[in-house]
Amino acid sequence: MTAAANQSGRRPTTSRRLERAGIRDVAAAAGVSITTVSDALNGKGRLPDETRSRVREVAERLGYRPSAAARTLRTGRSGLIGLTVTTYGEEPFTFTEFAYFAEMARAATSAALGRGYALVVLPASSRHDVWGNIALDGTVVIDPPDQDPLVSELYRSGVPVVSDGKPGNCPVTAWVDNDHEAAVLGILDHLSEAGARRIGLLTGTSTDTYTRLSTEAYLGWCTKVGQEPVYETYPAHDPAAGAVAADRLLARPDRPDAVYGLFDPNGTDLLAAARRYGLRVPDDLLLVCCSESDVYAATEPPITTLSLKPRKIGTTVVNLLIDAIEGVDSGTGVDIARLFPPRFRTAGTGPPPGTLMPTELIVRASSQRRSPRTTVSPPRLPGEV
Amino acid sequence: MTAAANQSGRRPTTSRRLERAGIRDVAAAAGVSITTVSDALNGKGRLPDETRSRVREVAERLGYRPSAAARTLRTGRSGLIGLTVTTYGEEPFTFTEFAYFAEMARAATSAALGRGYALVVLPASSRHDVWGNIALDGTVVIDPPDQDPLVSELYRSGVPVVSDGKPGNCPVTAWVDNDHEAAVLGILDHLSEAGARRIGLLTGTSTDTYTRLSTEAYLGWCTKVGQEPVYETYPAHDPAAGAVAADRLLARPDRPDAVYGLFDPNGTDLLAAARRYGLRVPDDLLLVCCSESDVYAATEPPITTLSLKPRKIGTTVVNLLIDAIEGVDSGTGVDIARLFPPRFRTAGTGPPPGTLMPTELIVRASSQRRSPRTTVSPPRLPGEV
DNA sequence: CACTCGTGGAGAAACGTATCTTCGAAGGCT
DNA sequence: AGCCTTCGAAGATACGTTTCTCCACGAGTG
Repeated sequence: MTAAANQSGRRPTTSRRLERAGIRDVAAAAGVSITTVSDALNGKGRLPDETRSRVREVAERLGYRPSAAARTLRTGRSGLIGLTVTTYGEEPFTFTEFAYFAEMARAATSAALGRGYALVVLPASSRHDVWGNIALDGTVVIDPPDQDPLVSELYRSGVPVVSDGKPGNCPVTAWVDNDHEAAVLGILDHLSEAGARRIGLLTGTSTDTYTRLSTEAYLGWCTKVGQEPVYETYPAHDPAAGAVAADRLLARPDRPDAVYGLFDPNGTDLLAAARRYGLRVPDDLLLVCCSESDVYAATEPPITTLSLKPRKIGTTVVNLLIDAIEGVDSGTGVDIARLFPPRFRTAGTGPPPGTLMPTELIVRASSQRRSPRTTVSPPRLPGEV
Repeated sequence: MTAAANQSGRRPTTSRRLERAGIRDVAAAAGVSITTVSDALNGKGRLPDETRSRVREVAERLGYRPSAAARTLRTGRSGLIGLTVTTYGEEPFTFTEFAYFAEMARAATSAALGRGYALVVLPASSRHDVWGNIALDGTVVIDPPDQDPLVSELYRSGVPVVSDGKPGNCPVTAWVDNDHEAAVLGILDHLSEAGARRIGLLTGTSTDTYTRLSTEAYLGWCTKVGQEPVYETYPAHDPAAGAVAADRLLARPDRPDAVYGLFDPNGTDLLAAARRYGLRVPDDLLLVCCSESDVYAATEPPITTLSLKPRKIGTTVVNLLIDAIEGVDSGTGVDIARLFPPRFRTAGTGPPPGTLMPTELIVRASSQRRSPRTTVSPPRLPGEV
């Protein structure tokens, strides 16, 4: 046993396994105190550059790697951010099946890494109580339902939460969402301008914000314009049900001459259904669907899609979350006000600050009549607006 | 200040913030020791059920949540698994762009969660030194290059590593891969049986295992069968380059009458190129590509694809990793032998245990001549096997 | 009666870091 | 000559668990 080994203090037990060098070992080897090592390596304290570099060199030589666990315990920061999906909850772990989530998650991961954080994907409900076992600095929740117990729990734990999707009644720190109402109205106007007389909607049965807001916007537009609503609903997580619903919609006696589908696969489903009924797109049926997939650029005909810009959303959500994490220690939530420029916030301190991101309508052949036919074929059905 | 507050010991400072209840508080409130609380909550030690339930109840009442950081520090287990991509390294963070990775990552996440672990996605190289800041119990590395410094570093740190893709010369604990050679040979045979006389290959310029093994298998088959190799290479991460390469391949004077494309988008690229040259598929050109996308079921004509079964791979990789984490404490790597059934292991203790997963060829119209022409056109080339 | 033995539980030592406080010494100033 | 300031660095504590060791005690046993 050398003098150096004795000098390192503790370690009464026989040297275990392959001892990973700790900060103590570095201190002993460099002939300085633990404090000095910590300060030298973290760029804190006041030390002459000479000491700093010497300590760094010794640490390097010993292959010293600070213990993330110890640092987390001490500082209360883990550098970890949770990403949660709540929607379509029954499913074991759908998630990246939807292009929107995949894109959003990728952007979020990237943004987090760019700021020194790592992202860990967690299901809203996990049997194995994974949640409590992981030290999270904050969490991104996708489309939390009203009174989400998970969000409440996180709030109680003092973990900042930013949601993708305007929260119904959850104590989130901030939220980001698309302006779904504006998006739907924009599409309906677009279809009207293209000559649609009766616009149908393919929507979902679930109660998430996206489905609800979009459907409400559609219904509101209908009453405003005086059109009888024509829509079919189906459980959005079931692809087979989507095809059936598309079929139902086009089989109705009051068949629409334009359809907007709220979910990704609706485009191909509607196209197939139209074919089955001998309807030409866009001549007999105008089509738009919400999708992030670029396969719709290559369908016959190409289909107009609405992009929710998941990458922008993912990036923004993560940045807001990290701002909250780094800006305010924990608890009070007061300082957050200073973090967000006014344009990001709704008024007062009541509702959490939220920001609406624009969507993008990618216009393709399916929602445009070939020739400006509006002059050739005037409306035939009576009672239309 | 109540007696209970005094009894809790420490806490000399004025009660800070909103004190999260610690194990000490629970012990004080239940009138037992810290040890008893820990044992009761974790189902260890020998305690009468009455004490156990009482402690649990008190903990529940106080809203006690054990600190993940402290637990990690003490036990050396974080419940976190890293998932890394090294391939196509320059790209900022490609990753889920490829269907294979997306599927694999999803399956891996799911498998990890099923066993109580969470998955965190990390880039092989990150500026912000995210790696050292996170306590990882193990890491899945996708297709590590020879002498991967990251893997070496992890090995030195004692972190188990399981790789997707047979490692060239890396100290991994175990690995999983497809039998790429068998897959390629199977496809070449399949195309031969369908009547192909000269089979071309569309491959990549990068040196990852998949590209290398597949190309070697093709070249080996060529010399064995006596066919002159006909192939084009391009940087796999560049979609535009793929289309150009497909075009080059079909523009050659020794144009192949069948092509296998190693990468996902090759199918559509080759189809488009064939159209440009007036080649009918499958009549003039047989087509197969490696892809996890089901869009190839709907192309005109549908294209035969090879699936690498990323979900099976992801699941297997994670399970092997967790077996390694839980089976052996760290370092020695001896006990691992007991963990893996013999069929999973290569002989001896030299090379790390690896397992080859089968691929699946999904045969569609693009690789089958319409009529059973095999009887009509018998093999004409001499020297075939 | 002295003894083992099992039961129920307490004490205290880590785990490895960050940081608050203190302290000596070496100037610079009046 | 005495005092204040700054520099450089050490000491000690806290973060919140888990777990190893040990103790007290009552009951069975020879």
